Amino acid sequence: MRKLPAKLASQLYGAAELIAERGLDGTKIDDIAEATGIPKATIYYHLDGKNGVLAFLLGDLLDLIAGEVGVAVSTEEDARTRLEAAVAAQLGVMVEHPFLCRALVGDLGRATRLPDLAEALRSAFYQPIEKLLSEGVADGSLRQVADPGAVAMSVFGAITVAGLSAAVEGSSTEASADAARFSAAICELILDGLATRRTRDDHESGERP
Amino acid sequence: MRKLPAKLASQLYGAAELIAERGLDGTKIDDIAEATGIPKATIYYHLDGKNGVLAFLLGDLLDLIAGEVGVAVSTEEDARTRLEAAVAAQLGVMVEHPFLCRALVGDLGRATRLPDLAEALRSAFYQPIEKLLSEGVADGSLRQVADPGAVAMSVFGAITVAGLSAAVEGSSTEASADAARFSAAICELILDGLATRRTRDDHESGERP
Amino acid sequence: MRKLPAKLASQLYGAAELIAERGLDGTKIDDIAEATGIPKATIYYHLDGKNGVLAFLLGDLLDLIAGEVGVAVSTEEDARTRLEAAVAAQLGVMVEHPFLCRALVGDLGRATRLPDLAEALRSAFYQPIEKLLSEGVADGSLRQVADPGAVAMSVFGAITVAGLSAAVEGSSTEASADAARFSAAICELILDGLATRRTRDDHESGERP
Amino acid sequence: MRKLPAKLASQLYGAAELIAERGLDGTKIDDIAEATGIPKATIYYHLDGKNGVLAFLLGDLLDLIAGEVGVAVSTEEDARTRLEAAVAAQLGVMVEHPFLCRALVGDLGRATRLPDLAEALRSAFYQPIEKLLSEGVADGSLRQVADPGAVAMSVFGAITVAGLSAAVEGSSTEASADAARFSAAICELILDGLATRRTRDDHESGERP
DNA sequence: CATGAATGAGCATTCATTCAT
DNA sequence: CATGAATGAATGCTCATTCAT
Repeated sequence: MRKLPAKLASQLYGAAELIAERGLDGTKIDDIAEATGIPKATIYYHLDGKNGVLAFLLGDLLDLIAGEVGVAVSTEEDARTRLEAAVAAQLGVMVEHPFLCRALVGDLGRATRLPDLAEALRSAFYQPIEKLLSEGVADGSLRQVADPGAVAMSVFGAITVAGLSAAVEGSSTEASADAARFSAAICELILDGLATRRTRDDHESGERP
Repeated sequence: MRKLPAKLASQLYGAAELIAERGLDGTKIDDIAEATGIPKATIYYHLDGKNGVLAFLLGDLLDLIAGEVGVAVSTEEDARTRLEAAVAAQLGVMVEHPFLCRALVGDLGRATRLPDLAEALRSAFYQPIEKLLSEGVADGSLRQVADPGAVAMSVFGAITVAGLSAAVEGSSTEASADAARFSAAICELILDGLATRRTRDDHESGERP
Repeated sequence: MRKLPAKLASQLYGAAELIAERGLDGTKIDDIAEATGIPKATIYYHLDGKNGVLAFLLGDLLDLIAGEVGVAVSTEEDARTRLEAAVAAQLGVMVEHPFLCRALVGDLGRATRLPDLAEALRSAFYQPIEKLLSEGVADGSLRQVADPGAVAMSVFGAITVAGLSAAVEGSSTEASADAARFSAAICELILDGLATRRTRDDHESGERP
Repeated sequence: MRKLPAKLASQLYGAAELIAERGLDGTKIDDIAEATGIPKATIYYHLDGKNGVLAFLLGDLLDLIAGEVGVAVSTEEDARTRLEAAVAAQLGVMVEHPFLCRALVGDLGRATRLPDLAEALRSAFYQPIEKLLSEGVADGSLRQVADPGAVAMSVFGAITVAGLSAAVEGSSTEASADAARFSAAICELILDGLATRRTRDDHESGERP
């Protein structure tokens, strides 16, 4: 379980698609070995078994997301703007690594059972959002909501599922465009909502002019 | 693959928790047999192997959701109101069948690979939302958005992930209260958005000089 | 294990081809049920399991052979002539029931392990030949050989293998012609031998003048 | 399906008796593993399942026979003499490997269904004989017969069945003596025939008035 | 360090057979 | 009598993992 050589690491990504398609349980170590060109025993030498492969791949992805999102979140802007940036960042990474994302979600059940991963997952995806929501309330850029936890979870869901969908269907050539489009759609949803404005304020009276 | 007797069907639900906790791959047929009291060979006589068990359980759940949501969506109200009802309906079912839901999501990757299920999933979860969004635009109760498909996917994500979270954590004794709380939070999010109203209006004008 | 109705018996022959092709072990009771149209449980009601099916089919074949050969052997002719008749009789039955024959031989190993069958086999195929050989010596129509047992076994082999080959390849439309041709060939071989006559007499002295 | 190490190969022969006695279907992989001392999984690592074991064992036997017969057939003698040598060679191998032979014949049906084996069987057993018969006609040492194919098949049957019988019953201590005795008996049969000479000559003229 | 070879432990699936109706 | 339904018992095969070189 030492730090694996860069070359192997890069080869290992060849397994992501396999795992995305078949799930980790449906992917045999032999398959991974064949797909990556790394001899089975060598994988064992460097990584801790099959779970190790998943952990490596996902750990990497999570680091990436955590990093990008972390940057997006650490600016001086107000929370709302940073939330937009965070959404864009997360989607950007997901769209750029579609196989890893699908592997992550496909084996989310298992991932949840790997303790380290569960925590990393939480801190990469969920916590930044939760934090932004509360900061937004503080700096006045976001509304106070009745149940912040539930809302944060929903926002997380909106981003993740949309990102996943983009990852599954997205043409790899237009990754960044896809990400931008989805990002805009999500921000529109979670910031402005779907209700027609006046109607919402006074459901009976009428639209804005 | 005949229609299994009601008694067996009910026994089979005893396997949902198992699958939810360990995933389908982590659940041995023997475990299922033991947990349900149905002899292994009898499971095979009625269902098509392990996948068959999952397919049966989830098929059932999806039918349930499709039904409840279908009812919620078929009223005479405006689309926005029906959307609220649909959210509540979906969350209601999810919270009431936490194990099935977790099993569904935990093995979502695999479920996706079972063709029938993939379609049922789509039509139970995603399509009603998509339809409501466009009907809302038509009846003026919901805003027109730039990318309806992406938004529908996000809404779907918001509901599902929140529902799942509720299903995982929710105390089974307060199921309906949980569902109501989550339902309200999600509706608040997807209808009104998170942006502070004034702030949002000013947002373009006032910020970065 | 009662005497099964004629109708079932005749249906049961539909299984012979199956068994011939796949062997008894390779043939599932369900296959037999499907091929014959007899419900699985009904087979069990009338016959004693899978072995029972084989026993029934082969028992029948063996009776047939024993009968035909018995008739051929019981004439007033000299032993040599009766041997020819026996060969023809055995081949005739084999060629007329190719599937049963192949089933018999294909599962000869197993058949040998069914005690009754082994004896029936021996008395249908081998013993008549052995008897004829010794009678031939007595009535002067056949030569005395050094090792009668070994010779009888060889004759049995010659007939059986040739018959089997005929059964496998033979066009079902020309069954009797095939049988006659093979019968003639075998008789030519076992009666006259292959050696050129003169040459044999004086193998040392020189080839044909 | 790699080339298995000599040690394993030799151990594997320990399975021949098992298979001879019970048939391949009646022999569990575990039995083979226990009898040979080779772990089950190791058998699978080197061979292609149960059929692979049979194929290996029989392939070996057939090579052996093909080799010995090949040598016997390749001398400068006339065809009749070489036929005698071939018979002796084939019987010699069969008697020396009684278990393999019984396994071969017991699972002949199955063997026939393994394509490679079927061909090897044909070329080891049948073809040399067929060839000798035609060469014998050419060099004058064997008679021309009406149906050479049928005769070759019968000769093949005579040798094989007798050999099998010898293999089954033969005391392993007198293997070569047995082989010689059977060999002589078979040659006597197939070369000189069973008909009494004079009688045969008279047969046409004198019999049934 | 890297890896080909070997294997222990596991398990889904099959199928002959039984039995209640 | 006949049979659809149910199941106990058996087993072939897989695969993650180890280890000697």
